[in-house]
Amino acid sequence: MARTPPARAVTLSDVARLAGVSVATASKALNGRDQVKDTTRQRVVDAAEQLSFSPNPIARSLLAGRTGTVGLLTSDLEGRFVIPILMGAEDAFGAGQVNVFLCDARGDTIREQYHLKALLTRRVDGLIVVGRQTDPRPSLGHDIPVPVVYAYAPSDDPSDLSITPDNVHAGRIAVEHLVACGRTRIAHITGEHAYAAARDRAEGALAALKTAGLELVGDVMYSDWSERWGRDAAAMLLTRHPEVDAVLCGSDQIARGVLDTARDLHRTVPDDLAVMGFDNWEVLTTNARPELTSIDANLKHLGRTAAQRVFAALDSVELGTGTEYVEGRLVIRGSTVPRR
Amino acid sequence: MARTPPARAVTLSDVARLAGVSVATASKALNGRDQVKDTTRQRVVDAAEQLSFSPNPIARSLLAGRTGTVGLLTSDLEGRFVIPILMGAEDAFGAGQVNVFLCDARGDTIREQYHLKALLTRRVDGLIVVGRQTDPRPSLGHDIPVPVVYAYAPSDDPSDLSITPDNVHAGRIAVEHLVACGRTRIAHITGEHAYAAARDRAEGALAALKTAGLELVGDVMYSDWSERWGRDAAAMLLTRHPEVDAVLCGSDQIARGVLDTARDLHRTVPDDLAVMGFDNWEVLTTNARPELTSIDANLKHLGRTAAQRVFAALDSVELGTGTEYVEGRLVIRGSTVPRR
DNA sequence: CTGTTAGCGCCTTCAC
DNA sequence: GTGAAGGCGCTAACAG
Repeated sequence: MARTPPARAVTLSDVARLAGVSVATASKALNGRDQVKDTTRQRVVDAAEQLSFSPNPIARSLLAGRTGTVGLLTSDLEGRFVIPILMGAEDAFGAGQVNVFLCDARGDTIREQYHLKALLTRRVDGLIVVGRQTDPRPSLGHDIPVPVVYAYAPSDDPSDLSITPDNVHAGRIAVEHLVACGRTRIAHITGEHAYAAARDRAEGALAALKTAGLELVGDVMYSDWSERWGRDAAAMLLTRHPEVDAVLCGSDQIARGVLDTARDLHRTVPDDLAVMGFDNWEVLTTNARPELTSIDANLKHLGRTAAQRVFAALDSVELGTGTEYVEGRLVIRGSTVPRR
Repeated sequence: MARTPPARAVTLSDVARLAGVSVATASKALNGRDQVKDTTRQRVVDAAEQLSFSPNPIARSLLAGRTGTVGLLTSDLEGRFVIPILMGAEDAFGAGQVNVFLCDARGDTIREQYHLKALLTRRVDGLIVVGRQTDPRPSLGHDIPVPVVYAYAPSDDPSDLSITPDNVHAGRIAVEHLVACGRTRIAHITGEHAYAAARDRAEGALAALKTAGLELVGDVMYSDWSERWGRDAAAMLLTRHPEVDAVLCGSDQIARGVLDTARDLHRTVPDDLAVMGFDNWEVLTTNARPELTSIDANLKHLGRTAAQRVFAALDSVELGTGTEYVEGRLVIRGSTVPRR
């Protein structure tokens, strides 16, 4: 806090002058090149310290052709799935001296192209494309001169690298948990059939039921991802199939709706009826009555993984291809297991 | 899709060569300098088109000292207030050829300093600092060589420029709405007293009540921002003050809790009891029974405004000082006005 | 009007 | 070991 920094940014030649050497020597000294006498190096380092010099990355990248930046191209910042992924990625890159350009295409292909072009013009070293659904999305193609990783929404081109949640696995461990709790008459209320997430979770759930020698009560009930649908569907279900002892819900929102209806119909949760959701959206799960068991998709981890793949590819490690699946984890709360 | 782009990025000299002119002339032609013959300019433009040339912003900013980037320094990406602000800012900048570096300090001062330094090293042209509460936060100080705007959380230094929601106004229009609905026995259940947002909204609410010649039923009930508190507080309130005909809640979450308890106690909303919240968090408001009236803080607009201030300051317009307040707007739904 | 020269800040040969 | 020179891609100032 002693001195106010100079208006003009301090450059390498300022350091060199103060240390009484040439810029070339100063550069070598600061970059750890081993053709410089130790005492000289120390003089340069001290000078740099004193002027609180930090090399201009602009100049550096002009020469190196690398910018130390990556683009994060999201299709949608509204959705709650993108944010944790973004956090994970930002976190992973931040540790590695890489900074992240954020671009939000707001679900618009035109805007996506526009941002893509802007990012490439800025010479980002890599790209993460984050979608809002787990359904495959159009590939950006292969004439992009930097590594690209697709997160959450996989690319429809298998020669791209994509990282996406393993929803089949998620559905399976959900049912396994309910079965482990002693439930045998399990129903499934979920979101839009148009979403791969809904279909995949249902697939996993049905597979786990089969393994356990059980059958789903009624059909999988698809509609939308809302509390409202949860309420309505539960009313239908509990009227037609009062024997149900567990409802697996396609999202925490749906589960909240089911809990409301269960309460209206005087079914006690979890003793009489177990309820669980997906996504582990804490605002919804921890404030529910009782608190809601859910499957967390580990999205932060997904974002971090995507970042690491890009990061590795920067050091010319070959970027893989195909789709990598991230498994979710079970978070048990009072809606499936009685709490004391 | 005819030709694959060259591995090496095309440079201005490629264009110049193709057009048969010098780089300098090519530069002038493409930048609209008026010392170029029209036919020459056309030749250059055509050549650029043909090679799909886009100038290297790295080189350009090395020369200009401006990078066309700004830093978005958030204290927290978890919170639901930061995201809309971020969207607004990204949107406003995107239109102006400016790209945004996203840095998340995750509530940690050390990390904030680290990111700040990284952003300045990258020579961002401006900075937006987004906080997670409306309480004043420590200023980053004045030895930052670029314009800084504080969004949501204002700076504690009045000579900085801050943009923050007008929560007093929000509290006022909320009560005015309830009064306009014919309510006279209004209570207020809100979040932590430690939050300026809670105190400011209460202040505005009390002022509006006074103007209307009314008094609050009971005291302002402060605790935390959760549904759970909404449920518990409503139970207390409706037992001790059954005459209450409206509950103003400090957040949509609290309001959801109040709605639940009202239902448990067989109070009909809105006929018997009006309920409203703040924040207009759509997942909560539009799925409530009935849908929840709320005050929207216009955070996207806040973000956009912050971006515009920075943007203006880039063109050497003097950055203002002090705190600018953004007013919220009333969003009426079925929890205060009967729907037919 | 157009081309030559110089330089933004840095790093890497290549002489000395 | 060290320094001088050249160049990354671009633009501004000057000559022609």
